[in-house]
Amino acid sequence: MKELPKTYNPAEVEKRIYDLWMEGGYFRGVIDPEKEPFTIVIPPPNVTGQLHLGHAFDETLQDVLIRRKRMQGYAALWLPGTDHAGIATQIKVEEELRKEGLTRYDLGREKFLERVWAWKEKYGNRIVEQLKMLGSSCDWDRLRFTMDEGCSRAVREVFVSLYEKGLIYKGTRIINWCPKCTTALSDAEVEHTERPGNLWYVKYPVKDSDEFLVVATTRPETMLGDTGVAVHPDDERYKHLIGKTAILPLMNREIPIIADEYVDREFGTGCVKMTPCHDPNDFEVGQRHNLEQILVIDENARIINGGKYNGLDRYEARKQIVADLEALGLLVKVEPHTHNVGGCYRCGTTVEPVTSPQWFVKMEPLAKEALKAVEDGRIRFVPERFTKIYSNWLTNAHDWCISRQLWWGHQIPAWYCDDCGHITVAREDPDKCEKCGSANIRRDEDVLDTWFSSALWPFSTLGWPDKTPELEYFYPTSVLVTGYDILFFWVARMIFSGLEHMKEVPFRTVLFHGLIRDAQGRKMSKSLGNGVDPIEVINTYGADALRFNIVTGNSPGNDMRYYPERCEAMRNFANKIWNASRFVMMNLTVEDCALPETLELEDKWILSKLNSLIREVNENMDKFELGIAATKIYDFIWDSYCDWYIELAKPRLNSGDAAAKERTERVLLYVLMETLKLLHPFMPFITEAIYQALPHEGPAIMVEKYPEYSEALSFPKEEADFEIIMAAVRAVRQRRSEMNVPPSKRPQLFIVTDNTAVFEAGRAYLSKLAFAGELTITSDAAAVDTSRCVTVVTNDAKLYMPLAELVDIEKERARITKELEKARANLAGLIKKLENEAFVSKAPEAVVAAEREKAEKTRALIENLEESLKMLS
RNA sequence: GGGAGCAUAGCUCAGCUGGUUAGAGCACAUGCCUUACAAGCAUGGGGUCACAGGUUCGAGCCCUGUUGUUCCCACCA
Repeated sequence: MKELPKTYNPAEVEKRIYDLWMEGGYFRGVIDPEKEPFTIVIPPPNVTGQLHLGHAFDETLQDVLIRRKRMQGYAALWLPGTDHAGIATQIKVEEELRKEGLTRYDLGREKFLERVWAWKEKYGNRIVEQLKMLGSSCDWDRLRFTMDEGCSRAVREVFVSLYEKGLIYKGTRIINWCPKCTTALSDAEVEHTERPGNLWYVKYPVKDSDEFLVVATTRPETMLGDTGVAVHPDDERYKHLIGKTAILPLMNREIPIIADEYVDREFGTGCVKMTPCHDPNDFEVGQRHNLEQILVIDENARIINGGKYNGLDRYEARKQIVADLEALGLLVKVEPHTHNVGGCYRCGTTVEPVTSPQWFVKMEPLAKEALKAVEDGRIRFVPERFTKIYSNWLTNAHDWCISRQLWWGHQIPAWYCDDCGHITVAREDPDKCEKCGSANIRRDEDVLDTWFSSALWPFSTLGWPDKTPELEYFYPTSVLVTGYDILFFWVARMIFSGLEHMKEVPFRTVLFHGLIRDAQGRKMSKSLGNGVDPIEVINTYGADALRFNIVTGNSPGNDMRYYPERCEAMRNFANKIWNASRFVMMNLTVEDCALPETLELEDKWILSKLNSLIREVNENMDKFELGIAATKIYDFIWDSYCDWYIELAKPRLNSGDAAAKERTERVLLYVLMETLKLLHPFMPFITEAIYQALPHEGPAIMVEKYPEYSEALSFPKEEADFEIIMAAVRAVRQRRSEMNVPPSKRPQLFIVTDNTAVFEAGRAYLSKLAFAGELTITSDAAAVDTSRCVTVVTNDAKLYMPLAELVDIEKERARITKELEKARANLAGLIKKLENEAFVSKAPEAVVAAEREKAEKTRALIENLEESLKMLS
């Protein structure tokens, strides 16, 4: 027997246990034709990142799923990796450079990239080590990185093949530009926030006329790039001006007055200034009407092509332009106006819509397939409501801008010919133009959107574009677990990428979880300083407590708040298990986990409860209801096993009957062992630590067989019988508590019941748990002198305790009368229900039967109460 | 402008296909160091399931509307 410390110390256990798993090689996903594969690819955390609670959420759910499947005999593979996180990483390294007074341009591309790789080597492992502290059972031998050789090859292949199919093209379009990160962004990378602003009304004179057009604008500085004014074709106010020319103030440029249906007559003045280079709508209108394009804001958000305003920052220019217009008497009025402003999702800087030559993925054909896969159920979203959000987004998605003006990332495999202008896109680096053969070619400087490589993650990590055995066996993956916040960024793009390149969905099910917020419900963020470091939580409460906290107390897809108190409660739960196990070990003489041949009533009760638990947990987990499953295990361990079964075991262990003691040990051990296995996916460390200290056959609990429901261990009759004893115990305790009788006082207990057999079977427990002295069980009420007794009544028995000094007969009578009234009212309700023809004929049989049984029990209770009342008088 | 989520005990949340008297943790009250655990045990108090209608034998759950709240999407300048 091993001596365990009195409280569970996770810090001491976790490292040792994780090493044990690693040494055993249990995390390895091994191809086995005899087994069914179960695959999860990790949502790759940023290499530069540190573990936060969001990751902890993600990884815990995945670990729970994969550990259970592994135990169930699947060839389980959880494939880990990290993401190069283009902008985020580049910003970090640039910040570091800035401290040295340098910019990336000082270093040049090559040196800068060396620097980023060095950074990656230094910090990239940190997050991996943190994942291990959580207990993640990833196959670390297969650790991947979105910029490793294989993934890069996949990216190259995808780019070239999409280009060849015409699904990638280069074009000059309006894109979102971040002036701080100096790169283009995709639509998904822009976060819109509503901000107060103004609507400025500006007079544009009509050429050769005294008339004016008044335009309304939220961004006056863009007028420098105006190349037209648009009105609605049917707008009577302006019909006569269509085709004429306006004079653009400040720039004194002649611009056409055009008619386009896009204009809303109700908004503003019904006249819209057209800035094709800095507004997506104007761009489109401009294309229809062949308007000139003048770029007036540069990559740093300074004015160009704007005369005297050149070089000014966009907001400074706005101020001056408004002032100048006012001075010229061209500013009609200013109205407050709230509108949506787009910000860069990395740095928050207000993005500038600008026309720019960029690379795009043509979305329509890809989106069509991706929509179908979810609509026809080849991919299932949990919870289902995300299906709608997904469909909505994909249906309206514009082409995906994939080029980024960064250095850290996959450089675009396109070469421009200086001689003929042809673009060569190739799998191998070319040395000449594929069209004219000129050697005067330059590679595109830009890199791809980070999400372009993550989109390939489910197959690039398995070896694609090679036809590897891994790809063959483990693809499609089984479940993808991720936060709903990256549905568009990642999930949708993986789906269309998988369908396009693998001709098969990347995963069968997507399990979405919510965000973890702080105790006030706010998003955790650096600027608020309200972030919680999971590593600190692990150090304080243990990884198992954190995991259990995360899995319980929330439902799929919903956000949850983080409370240290909850972790504490879960730490207490771990301690409870620890101590229950200590108790079992202290009494243990047997060396295997086999059940005894003879089972007592209470043994059958706990085994039957366990069996139901196993069935329910498996059902819940199959439906991804992890929180419900975990809560049920919690309740079973704490209530059924600890508070009842262990207490019941004590008298048997101490009875002096060696055979009885051994039988008890066996049931204690068996139930504990099965429960630990059930719990293992949720609390891997403590369950493994205890397993290793108990008699066991396998090398580790993590490779034990996950419990399954067994008909042979279902004892509904005994379960119900034992509940009768429990009800009696509870009733006695309740009465004693009401009367403040200390546990040391052990009065006689008389039990009058028709069910003497059951009570006889529970004799020992009634004494112990109901603090009874001498115990008399009889079916003959007359045999008991109840005159000076406290009365306790249950459905199945009347119990009497001679506590004369505490008894006030009048009070007793009043109390029982009250109980009686309550029971009668109850019964009346039930009878009414049962006499309702509609209920009896329409409700399911089982429900009606349950109501009947309940009525029977209430009748019995009433009878018992009435008899007790009679005996008191 | 469109869409979604949430509203249940003092607090944070569960409540799976509608079926007893709606649960848990924390907090609270009372009594216990009962030889696994005071990070514990026993017992208890505490809920108009946001509001108003409807469907149903039966509604916290389904439908309609209202209010409050959070979020997502969207090119009205």
